[in-house]
Amino acid sequence: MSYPIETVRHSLAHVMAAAVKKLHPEIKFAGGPAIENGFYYDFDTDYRFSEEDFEKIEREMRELIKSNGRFEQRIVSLDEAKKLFHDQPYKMEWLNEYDAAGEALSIYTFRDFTDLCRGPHVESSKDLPRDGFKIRAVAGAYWKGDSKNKMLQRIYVDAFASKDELDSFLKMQEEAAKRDNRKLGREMDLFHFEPEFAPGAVFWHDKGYKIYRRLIEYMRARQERAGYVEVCTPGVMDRSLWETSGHWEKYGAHNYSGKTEDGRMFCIKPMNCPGGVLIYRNELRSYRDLPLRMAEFGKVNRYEASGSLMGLMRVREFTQDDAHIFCAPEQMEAECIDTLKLILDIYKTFGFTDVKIYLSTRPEKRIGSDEIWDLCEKSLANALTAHGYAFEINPGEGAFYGPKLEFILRDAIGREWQCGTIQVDMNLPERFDISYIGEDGEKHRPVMLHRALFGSIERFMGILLENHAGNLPLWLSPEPVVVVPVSEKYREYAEKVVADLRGAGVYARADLRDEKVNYKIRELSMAKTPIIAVVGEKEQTDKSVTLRRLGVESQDVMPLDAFVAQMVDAIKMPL
RNA sequence: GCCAGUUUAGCUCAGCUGGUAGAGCAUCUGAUUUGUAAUCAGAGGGUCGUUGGUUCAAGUCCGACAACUGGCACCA
Repeated sequence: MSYPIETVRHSLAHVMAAAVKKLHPEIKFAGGPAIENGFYYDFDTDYRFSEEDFEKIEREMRELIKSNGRFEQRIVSLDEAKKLFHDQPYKMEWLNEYDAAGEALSIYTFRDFTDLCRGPHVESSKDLPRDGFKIRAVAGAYWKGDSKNKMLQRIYVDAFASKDELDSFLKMQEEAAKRDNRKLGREMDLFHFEPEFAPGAVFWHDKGYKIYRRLIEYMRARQERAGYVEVCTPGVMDRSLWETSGHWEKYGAHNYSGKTEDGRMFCIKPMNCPGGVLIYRNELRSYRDLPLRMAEFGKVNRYEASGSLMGLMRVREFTQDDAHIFCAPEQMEAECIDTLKLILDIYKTFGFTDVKIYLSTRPEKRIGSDEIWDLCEKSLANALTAHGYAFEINPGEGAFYGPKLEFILRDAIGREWQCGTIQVDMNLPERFDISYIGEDGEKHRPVMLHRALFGSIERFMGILLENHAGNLPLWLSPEPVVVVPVSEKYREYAEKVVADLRGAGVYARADLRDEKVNYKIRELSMAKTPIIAVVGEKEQTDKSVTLRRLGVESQDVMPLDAFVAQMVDAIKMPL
């Protein structure tokens, strides 16, 4: 009998729990669901699991599977359940909750291990693969996901229906690790980090910064076409600004701030919004000005928790492709839809078609009335459904000042990262008391939308690099062409080729080092150079170039003029 | 921030049970003038993350701190 893979994974989680119980009888069990690519189980014990335990646990699991144990379900009364789990505090907490919610208490027994569990499970462990799983890691995880609770030990396991599937998964993960943004950053000479001097901050090298600027240039062009204006606001402002905005209270500890000689408290901006609001507020606005779409490529600094930093994906200093849309309430939904379309269209030009969308709704700690939350959440949901976009609700994950849409992209190994976002803000307009004069001559409060498409240039570039394995499209490539003369006799011609390209606005350079062509080809290929133009006697005489494109073994010969013209076209932004 | 692991040359990594550091690539110098994924030879380069401790002796053992990696929490 074959079962859905989730059932297999979940059953394996019970097998692991049984195995761990055998090895550590005193252990307390929390819970162990199936997840993407496998499962985990959370345990609580003074014993510290480490990699050395993995093999032991796996061996024990195989033994248990071999024994063809059955998974027996029973529905029990609260009293019986309490008796069963009296020495299992985490299970006790669950069963009280289930009972309070009026749920039947279902238990499953496999060998010596009885778990409070809804199932479903396989019938017998003979339905489980003996070699389709492998323990991946042990990690800390808070009980019920709350950092106020005790940290448990979570054992992650990759699990598939067969060894072949597991092996191909592991192989894929291994391949994906080669596309890690940190690795590519080094290999392609794009950026580096200085953990000693600036943990979580990027040092952009020439080539990396070329990509970075290109991304901004592209976004700027798209925004101008979409009716945005662009502003630039100060990076350091008086702390009172953040107190007014309400961010100091909530995020004060994550800000960089300091006192100046005159005793004022300044703060390095952690977000751009108040700056934009001050520009809005600088003059009397009319309903005719709305919607006012105000973009800013703002560099922000946030003191992120040390454990959250991760290559380009999570940094402490980054540039947002931020914008604030000031609009009348009745314009809000249309603005959301336009922004949504813009985001997805731009993602498509970067090759991202599989974009997950979350609608994050009101959190517990929030400001604003429930009526306004209703309205804002509804407009976002309407914008999505009216245009047929699938999305998931992320309950309670909204910002304290309003609900938000999150646009999620995945990195090389499948982790999800929020990139784009659209957020409705009912806080700042109020706090900064901004208004516009309506048709009726009266003051009205505008609605403010925050939106970012890339989110952070840093993170977006990380995702982009990983998804393309460093092989960027020509228009984004920092060095689309490198010219390689076959010997020093052809340096002059190589430099002419470079001059022609640069003259036409195509960045190129010549590799004039005293090395063999083979050597240069290898090195340039590893640095992901898209096009290598080799020139020698023949090319010099014919005024041509011989081209080798990344990942393509065959070469083609082209007149230099035609090549330059082709490149001019190839590096154009896909607007 | 929390849990676990890691930290040796610019990069990738070796260094067994403690006896004062190695390789390949890169760099520099010389030779070579190269036709599509590594030309040959030589040289230089490390207070072994920082800091305490144990020891006659610490890269190696113990502690603290920092950074990084994988998770958890957080993510305006």
